[in-house]
Amino acid sequence: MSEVAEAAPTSRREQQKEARRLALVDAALAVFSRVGYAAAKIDDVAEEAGVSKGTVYLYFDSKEQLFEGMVKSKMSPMLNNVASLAIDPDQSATDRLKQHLRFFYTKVLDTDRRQIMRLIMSEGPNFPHLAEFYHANVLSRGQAMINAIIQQGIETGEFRNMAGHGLMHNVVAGALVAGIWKLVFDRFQPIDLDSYFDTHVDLILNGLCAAAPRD
Amino acid sequence: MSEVAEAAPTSRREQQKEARRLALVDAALAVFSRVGYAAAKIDDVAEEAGVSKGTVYLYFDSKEQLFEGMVKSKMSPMLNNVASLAIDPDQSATDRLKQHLRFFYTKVLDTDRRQIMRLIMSEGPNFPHLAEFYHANVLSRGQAMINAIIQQGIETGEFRNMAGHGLMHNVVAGALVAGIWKLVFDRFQPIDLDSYFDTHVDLILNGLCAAAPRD
DNA sequence: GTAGCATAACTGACTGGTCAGTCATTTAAT
DNA sequence: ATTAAATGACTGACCAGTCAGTTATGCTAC
Repeated sequence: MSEVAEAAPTSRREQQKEARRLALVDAALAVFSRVGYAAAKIDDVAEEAGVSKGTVYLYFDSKEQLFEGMVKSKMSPMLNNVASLAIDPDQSATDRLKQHLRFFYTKVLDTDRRQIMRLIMSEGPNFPHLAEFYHANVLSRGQAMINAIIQQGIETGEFRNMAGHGLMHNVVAGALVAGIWKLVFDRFQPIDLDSYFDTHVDLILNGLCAAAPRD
Repeated sequence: MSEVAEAAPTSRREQQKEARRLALVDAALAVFSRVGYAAAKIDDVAEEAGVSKGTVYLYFDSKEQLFEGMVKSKMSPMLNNVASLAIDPDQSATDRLKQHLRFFYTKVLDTDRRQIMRLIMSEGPNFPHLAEFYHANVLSRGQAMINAIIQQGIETGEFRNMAGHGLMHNVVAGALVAGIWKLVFDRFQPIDLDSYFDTHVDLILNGLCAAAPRD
């Protein structure tokens, strides 16, 4: 009845279980990315992970929980990385913004994680749980960081004071579009992320910057 | 043997056929938008259009062709509208850019058509035909127009000469993100398209404009 | 008009294949 | 020897696509 045993918290068995869980998560990402949630077959996930279908159900209760569990597993390392960016408070807002955007390009857009981004966009409306979770844990944090940088820039005089709605969205929009483009249209018209990044930063920083006499 | 008859090109019958085809296309958009391609049931499309399942197959050979036909049908009025924008060549590049972006916000983002945009992003990788068609017929035209405006702006001295890769994508990115946001996260954090549009235009025009002394 | 006929449009029960989820049995670890 | 992990054949629900049968439309002759 009582949960006495398990003196060793990381026995060989538990290590293997964890490894298998990760393998399943990787396989799930691969399969769901390839064909989307509805068309993905549990058998395919199992095969990709090198196990049988029954095993999948030892680790996840249902297809839906496999999907949600996969997204959450794949998100958590990103969250830790993001947190590590908040150091070094005495650099300019300009540099901090550049740094954050570069982080996003290299750690999300140029990785498997951009698939997560697309899956959230594709399947989000059918998985309100997940969309909400993603919004609460990823987007709102990212927004807070970008908004803080913009605020800092306004206070230091680097940026002009744009009170408007949706500024933060517009600042990062170029990056999201790059990610989507890579996944959907790159085969017809490829883009180079590095130089795209330069354009993005140039355009946005110039757009934000104070003392730009227009007209 | 010969195809002599059909003197009246728009008989009552043909009109009704066309009306039914449109009803099916509307129903298909509604159902595919709601649940995505794979999870959509032909029976649901039929019910939404007020016909039986068999009838759907009198108008479209397969689910896939229904989907592609729907996307193409829904795109064509937009293409005509876009073409109508190319008039009035002696306004400033700034005004033309504003006008084009406003067009996109009001005629695409704030309409059913944004669903098409999302479906292309979600299902595009599984329908290479469709993604290519969309790229060739919608995106490349849109790009050409925006690029022409930017070029004009550079020549007139309104905009600085940003040679970088992906400038056009970055200019319109804010609008795409607004559309995606509305469809996926608006319920958790709503955005107001009008003031979002103002911010977008302000940021981008300032970013493009010449004589902005940064650093 | 309208009766009769030909053809087009539509219907929905049915089929065959697919796949999420189960569980009795087998295999591996301790 | 005992317990945990893994298997894969099986089931039941679901659904794209079919087709024999039904209904509506238009046409011709009267």
